[in-house]
Amino acid sequence: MVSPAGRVVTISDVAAEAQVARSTVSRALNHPGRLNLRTQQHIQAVADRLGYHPNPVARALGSQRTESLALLLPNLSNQFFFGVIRGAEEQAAAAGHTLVLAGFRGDPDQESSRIAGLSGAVDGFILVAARMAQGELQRIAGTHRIALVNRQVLGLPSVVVDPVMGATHAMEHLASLGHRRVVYLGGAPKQNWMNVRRWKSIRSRGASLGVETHQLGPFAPSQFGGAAAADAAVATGATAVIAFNDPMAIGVMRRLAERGVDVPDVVSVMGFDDVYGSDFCSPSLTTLASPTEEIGRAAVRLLLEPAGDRAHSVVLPAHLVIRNSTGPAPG
Amino acid sequence: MVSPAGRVVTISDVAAEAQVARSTVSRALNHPGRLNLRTQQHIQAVADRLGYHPNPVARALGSQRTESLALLLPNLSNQFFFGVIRGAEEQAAAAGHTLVLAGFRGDPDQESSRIAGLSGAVDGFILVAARMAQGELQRIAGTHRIALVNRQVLGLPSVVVDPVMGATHAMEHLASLGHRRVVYLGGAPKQNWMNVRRWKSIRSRGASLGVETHQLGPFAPSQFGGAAAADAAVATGATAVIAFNDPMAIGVMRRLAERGVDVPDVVSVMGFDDVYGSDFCSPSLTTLASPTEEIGRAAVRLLLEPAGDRAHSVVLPAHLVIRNSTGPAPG
DNA sequence: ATGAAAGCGCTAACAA
DNA sequence: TTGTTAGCGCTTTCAT
Repeated sequence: MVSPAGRVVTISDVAAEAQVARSTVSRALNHPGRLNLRTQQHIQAVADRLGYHPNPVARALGSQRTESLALLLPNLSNQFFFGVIRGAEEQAAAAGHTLVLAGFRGDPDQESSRIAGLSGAVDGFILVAARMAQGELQRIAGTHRIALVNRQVLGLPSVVVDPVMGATHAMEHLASLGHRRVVYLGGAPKQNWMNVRRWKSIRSRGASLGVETHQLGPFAPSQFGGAAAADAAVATGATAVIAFNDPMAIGVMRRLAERGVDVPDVVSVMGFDDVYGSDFCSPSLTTLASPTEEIGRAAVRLLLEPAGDRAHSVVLPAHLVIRNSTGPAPG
Repeated sequence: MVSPAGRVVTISDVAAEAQVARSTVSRALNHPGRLNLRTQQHIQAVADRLGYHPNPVARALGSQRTESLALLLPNLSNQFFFGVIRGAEEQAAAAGHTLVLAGFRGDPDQESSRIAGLSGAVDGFILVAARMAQGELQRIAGTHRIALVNRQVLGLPSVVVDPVMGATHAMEHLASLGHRRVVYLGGAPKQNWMNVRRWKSIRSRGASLGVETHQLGPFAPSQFGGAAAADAAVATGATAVIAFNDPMAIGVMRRLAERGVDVPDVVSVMGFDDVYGSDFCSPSLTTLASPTEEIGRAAVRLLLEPAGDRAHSVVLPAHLVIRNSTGPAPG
C-alpha cells in the first residue's frame, strides 16, 4: 500500500526488494506458472509484505484492458433499472471487473457523448433502453464492445425480456376473466423498443382472442404518469388496464382509489416487471415479472464472452404473477 | 473517434494534422487561454474534425487524476442506497466525473479489498455504512480521499442524517399519541453506526418523555427481517414499533396484517428513511425521511472540495412524515 | 526461466 | 506562446 517513506508501492519497489526485473514481477503476478515456482513464491511474498497493489490505470494503459464495464441507463429513478444494476454489479465483481455507472437523463445526445467520454476507460458498454438511432448504435458497435438491454438491433448482442410472451400471458389472463375491452397505457418515450413491442403484442393477441384493445399515451413511465393516465383510461370504457410498467400501474391504482373506483371489481389493472413494491401496494399488483437481476448478469456475460461467439441475442422469459389487482370483468 | 485506417485517434494524430506539438494539443484542450487564440481554435477544429477524444486512462496516468469516484455500498438491495446512488451519480456527472459502483456484500474484508483494488483507479471513495473498524478507516484516510455516509469517525469527512433529530421526532410523535411503551427493532449488523445512534436517541428521548423503550434484534434490515420481528414485537406488549428502516417496518405491517393485528388501531408502526414504497404500502407508513439524494450529492461535493477545507462533517436533517401507520395508543 | 527495452497516450516541467 | 523532453506504472515483445 504505502512504503515507509509514505510513497505508494510500485512494481519497481517490489522488483528491487525481490532482486528481480520489473517484468518478472509483472509475470509473477499475472502469469504465474510461466515462472520458476520458487521465484514466483518469493516475489509474491515480497509483494504481500510490501502491500503491493498494481496501479489499475498503468496496467490498463499497457495492456489495453481496463477490466471495467460501463452501465449506461436513461435514469436512476426506475426501480426496474435498480435490479439490472444489482445483477450487473454482481456479475462484474464475480469476474473481477469494475462497474462504471452512468445515467444520461433521457437525452440521446448525452447518451452518445458519455460513451465517447468513457471510450478507452472501459472495456465495454451495457446500453439499457438505448434511445439512440439504430444506425448510430451500429456505428458505435464497430469500435466498442456493446450489449443492449431491452432493445434489439440486428447484429448486435442484446438481452431482452420476451415482450410477446409477456403480452400474451397478460391478454390471456384478462380474457379468461371475461374482459372484452382492454386499454394499454404507453410509456414515454413512445418509440421505446419495449413499449412498442408490448403494445404490438397486446394488440395482436387481443385480436386473436376477440378482445378489443386501445392504446393511450405515452405517459411518463412512473407513478406520476400512471396517475395522469388513470382518468382517461377508465373513460375509454375498458374494464382492464395494462400499464407499460409497474410504477405506472401503481399510479393508476392510487388515482382510482382517490376517485373511489374499485380495483379489481370495477377495473382490473396490470403492470410489467414486478419491481419492488408491486407485492405490497394495495391491492397487490398482477404483473408480468421480468428477471431484472438476470438481465444485468446476462448483459455482463455477453460483454465478457470471447469476441468469437458474440452477436448473441438473449431473450429472457417474462412470467405472469397473479395478485389482487385483476379480477372478473364486471357485469 | 476512429481514423480512416480504423485506428483510434490519438493526440499525435491531431498534432500531426494541426502541425503543432502534442503538448500544444494537450494545452489547447486542457488549458485554453494559455494559448494563442488562433492556434487554439485551429487545434480545436482539427480535433473536432478528427473526432478526437483523449484516452482517459492515459490522461490519468500522466496527471494522477482519474476524474472518477468510487461509491462503496454494503449491498444494492436496500432502497435507501438507491437514492444515494442517484444523488451521487448526478453530482459526479455535473462535475465531469465518473462514478464507479462497488458492492461489498456486507463483508468488511471485501470492503477493504475493493478499496485496495480500486486504489489509483479513482480519486476518492464514498463509503456508505462502512463496516470497517475505525482504526482501519483512519489508516485508509491517510492515503486515500474518503467520505463516509451514515457513519462518523473523528477527523474524517462524513455525511450523516441526524439520528438524534429523527429519533426525537419519532418519540415525540408517539408520546403525543399517548404511547407509553415502545419497542425498537434493531437492524443488522448490530454495531451499525446509524442503528446504534437511533436506538440510543430513542431510549434517551423516551426516558425524558416517560415512555418505556425496549430494543429487539438485530434483524435483517429488510421486509424479511421486519416480518421475523413482528411477533416478538407485539409480544413485548408495546403499543408502538419503530423499525430501523422502512422495509423492516413494511415487513412488520405485512406480518401483522396476516395475523389480523390492526395497524394503527392496535399497534402503531414507524420506520426510517421514507424510501420508495413507504407512501403506497398499506397502511401508508409514518416515517422519518432521509434526504437520500442529497446525501449522495453532499458526499460527492465533500470529495471534490479542495483538500484545504476538508474534514467537514455534514449533518442532514431528518423530517417526520406522518401517514396512516401511527395513531392513538389503544385503551 | 528471466532480463532488457520499448512503448501505451497523455501531462507537465523545462526550454526556447 | 510553443516545442522538447521526460516520465506516469505497467505490460509485452524480444533477447538471452
